[in-house]
Amino acid sequence: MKSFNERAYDLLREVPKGKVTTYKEIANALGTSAYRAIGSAMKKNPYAPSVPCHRVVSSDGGIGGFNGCKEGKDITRKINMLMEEGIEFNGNKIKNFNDVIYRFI
DNA sequence: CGGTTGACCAAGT
DNA sequence: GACTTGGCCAACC
Repeated sequence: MKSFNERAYDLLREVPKGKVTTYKEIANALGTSAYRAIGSAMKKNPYAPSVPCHRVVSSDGGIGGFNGCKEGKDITRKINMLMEEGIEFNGNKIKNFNDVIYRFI
């Protein structure tokens, strides 16, 4: 039986490049509502490059947290990475959020 | 087992 | 648009 966070990582690996998901969607896909626990799991994220934690955003299309995966505390880095994947940003929020969101089919 | 914390969410002010 | 409040659930002490 995998831990809650490992299941979150597993789902996150499913997210294709150029797509993003929300903490809420992940929690919902796991059959729970622990949005916050997802964030905590991402923060721990031992599978750093394998699990694209930068592809997880807030339900508002905003960036949410992201400390830069133990690098710096600059959300612009996360935005920059997502832009490289083809995601359009409008300031600190995703422009075409509804087109890049991935709902764990 | 109770209390605190958290990369959250939704609604109200 | 920014801040506050209440609520949700898992992890940690």
